[in-house]
Amino acid sequence: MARRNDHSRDEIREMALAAAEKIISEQGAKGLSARKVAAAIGYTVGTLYLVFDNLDDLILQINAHTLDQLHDRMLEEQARHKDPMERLLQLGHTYISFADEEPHRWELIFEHRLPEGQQPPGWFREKVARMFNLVEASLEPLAANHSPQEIKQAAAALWSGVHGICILAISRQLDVAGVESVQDLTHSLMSNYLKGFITPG
Amino acid sequence: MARRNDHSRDEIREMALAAAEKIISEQGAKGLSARKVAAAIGYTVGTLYLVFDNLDDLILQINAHTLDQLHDRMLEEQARHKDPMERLLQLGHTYISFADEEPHRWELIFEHRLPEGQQPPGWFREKVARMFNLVEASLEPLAANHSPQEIKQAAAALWSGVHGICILAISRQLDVAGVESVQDLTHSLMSNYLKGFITPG
DNA sequence: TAAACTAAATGAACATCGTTCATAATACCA
DNA sequence: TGGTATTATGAACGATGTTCATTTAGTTTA
Repeated sequence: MARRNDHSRDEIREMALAAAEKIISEQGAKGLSARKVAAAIGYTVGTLYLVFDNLDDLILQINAHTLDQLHDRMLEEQARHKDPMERLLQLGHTYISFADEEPHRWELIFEHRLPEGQQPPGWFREKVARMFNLVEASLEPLAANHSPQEIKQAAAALWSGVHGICILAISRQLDVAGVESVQDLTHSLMSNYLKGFITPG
Repeated sequence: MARRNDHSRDEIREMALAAAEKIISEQGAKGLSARKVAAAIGYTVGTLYLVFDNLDDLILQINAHTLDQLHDRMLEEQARHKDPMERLLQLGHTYISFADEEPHRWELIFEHRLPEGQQPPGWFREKVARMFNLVEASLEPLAANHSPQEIKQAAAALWSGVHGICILAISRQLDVAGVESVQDLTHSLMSNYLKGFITPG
């Protein structure tokens, strides 16, 4: 069987991405294989390589999609709050919630390593930057007395902090620290940092 | 060739761990394979399985060794400072420095995932807990007005934060945030959080 | 010393992996 | 209807983790 013309290249691409995301969600990165994805969409391995450069490329595109979803969700939640401080805290909670709901897909974004020396493409880095800018923009109205440079650093610190909580929570390493509520911990991190950052002196 | 008696089981174990650590340091987790380790110590694959349950077991023992080294280094640096605040900040910087010097081995500790449902053994979790306790103990003299529970949470927040900076720095994702000095960022995170945490009201 | 026993190390075997590409099969066009 | 262009295949390659019957050599016994 060849030359079926059942689906366009783009359709196959979408089907493969959807199937791969399902596998990742359910079994994690280790469960993914080219043959499994191919079987799930009713094609063979070779076909996948007509649509993706290789598995790294496939994973990069899954990650792009996940980043888009996370960003959309953050925007939605942002619209729900007017108070600047609440908006910022909400960003952290949304980040945590998303990671909690989709641990495998969220992990894949930061776990996946390209071959030695290879960098993620520009469009991918922009998606990460776009998310970071959301934090920066939310922080601005709270830190009128700080320089743009200081605000950038504070935003980076906040993002890093929340990110670290996510990682340790997912790998269940916060258990040993006696943490019972990840959301409480996130709130503590952000509010105390902001208190210290905003308070003069 | 069989029954050489060149080395004891323990010697083979140590040789294999050393060889595996070298591979990890140089090529990262992806570069590791049972056959490579075996070849490096002059034995064959089968022999490795007389000494380790499987590759997960090997990696777990590498991680244990890395955690020991990190803990030792933290203790050393702790002894260098008397001022409580300086001691705490030093812990963060040591954590970052170690991750910077041994990125692949440091990453492996938190990247490595056991098969679905399987937990790391107790002795491993204790090594993580021991490191966390160092943070908690250093924080205590600075937070006399807080409950033990609050101190525990603050220690978890600080550790998570520094950990997040490490991860994002290693995966070069802080570049998009315009961070030029990781150590400065760490200092900002810790000192501002502590300021907010300690300051009454 | 020779034979028997025991422990150590091997390496072929199996299933799976990512990736490639000559080949086959179909759709399209003249 | 015949020829051409495109699409999908699946066998093949080298590498992976893991197992285990077999071989080898040290140790003990007769």
